Amino acid sequence: MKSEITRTRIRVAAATVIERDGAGHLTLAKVASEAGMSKGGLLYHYPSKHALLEGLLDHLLENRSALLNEQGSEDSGNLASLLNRLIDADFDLPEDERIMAQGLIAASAENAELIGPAKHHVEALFAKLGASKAAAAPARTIFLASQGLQFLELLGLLSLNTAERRKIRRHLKTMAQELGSC
Amino acid sequence: MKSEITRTRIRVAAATVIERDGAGHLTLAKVASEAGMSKGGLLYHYPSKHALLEGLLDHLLENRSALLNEQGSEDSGNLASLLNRLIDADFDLPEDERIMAQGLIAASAENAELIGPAKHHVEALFAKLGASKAAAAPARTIFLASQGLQFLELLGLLSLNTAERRKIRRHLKTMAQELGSC
DNA sequence: ATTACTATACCGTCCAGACGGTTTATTTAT
DNA sequence: ATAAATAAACCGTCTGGACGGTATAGTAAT
Repeated sequence: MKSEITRTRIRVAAATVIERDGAGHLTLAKVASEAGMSKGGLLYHYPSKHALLEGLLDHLLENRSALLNEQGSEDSGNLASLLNRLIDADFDLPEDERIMAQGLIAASAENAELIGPAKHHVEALFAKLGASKAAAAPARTIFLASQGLQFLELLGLLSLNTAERRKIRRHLKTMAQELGSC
Repeated sequence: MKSEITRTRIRVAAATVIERDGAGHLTLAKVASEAGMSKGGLLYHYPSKHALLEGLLDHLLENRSALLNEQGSEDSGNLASLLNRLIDADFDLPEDERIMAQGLIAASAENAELIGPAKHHVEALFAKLGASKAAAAPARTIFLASQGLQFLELLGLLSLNTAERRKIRRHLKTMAQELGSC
């Protein structure tokens, strides 16, 4: 029953290696060492590198899907509330998960088909945001901006201080609110 | 003087390999073969893999910077026109360059310091968009949305048909215009 | 004579995965 | 309660292959 704890440790270790050394330098030996474990032990839990990356992405997607489907039951069909949850999900990502998002890059570098599930998730989301014809473009824009910031930060192309970050977050939330009221 | 033509051929070949096999499977042998050239010939032009990636990014950045600094001389200080050019640069990227943008992923996977120049470019741009305090957040949002779409497409997380793509582009341009008039 | 290559062979390193063992719970039998 | 059996968790080593980079010798055009 200790397995899931250990697997989490392994995923965090993998993310740490990716962040430190780059997605192209992710090796099982490094992950094992970072997790304080032998390579054999690592392979016991994730029988291949492919499986490890799959595990990383599954975990990421699970968390995100959970955040989206958690409905306060009242306003769950509401577009504004969906956008709100999306923005929060992006901006409030805990440090561990944020680092782990680098797994996306690693997965994309390693094997394009690994991101299939994530693609499905994104496209479903995008479709949902386009459901209301009038609000489609602005809703999608808000989503894209939020994602854009995450990607720029992820790739190390932009680093903002908390104040600037908050300003953008506020603005996105305001836009979402205004959308709901029209 | 044939060198630059050949180097372009090599860069396109590298981008093709990245798109086909993933950034993590970019090897010098594959690039040479894709470019219809021997490995020795490739290394004659780019003496290392690092240099090749550097060349890819340099080329990308060069094009982007050119697009941004081309001022119609009249309205070049204008925020709306800057955003317009940014959006056009993102959406009108020719197929070659679009594929080549995958080099960003490869570079990030290979060596984080490779993206230093790109980071500088993005941050300078971001600062410029924040110059006018009142319009900072909306201007940055437009930029982020445009970038967000490019990244989602780049990673294969989203594929839009031209109509949907155009709708978003229109909306971003409208937002930029409205910004200019207030 | 220099530039721009081709072709081939080679070296050192790195790495994924396989394998065989060992220790640590957990369960079952007595 | 205790011993035996079993399964889960983990260790360390080995191997085969891939890859980056170097070296060498030669060709062709300018």
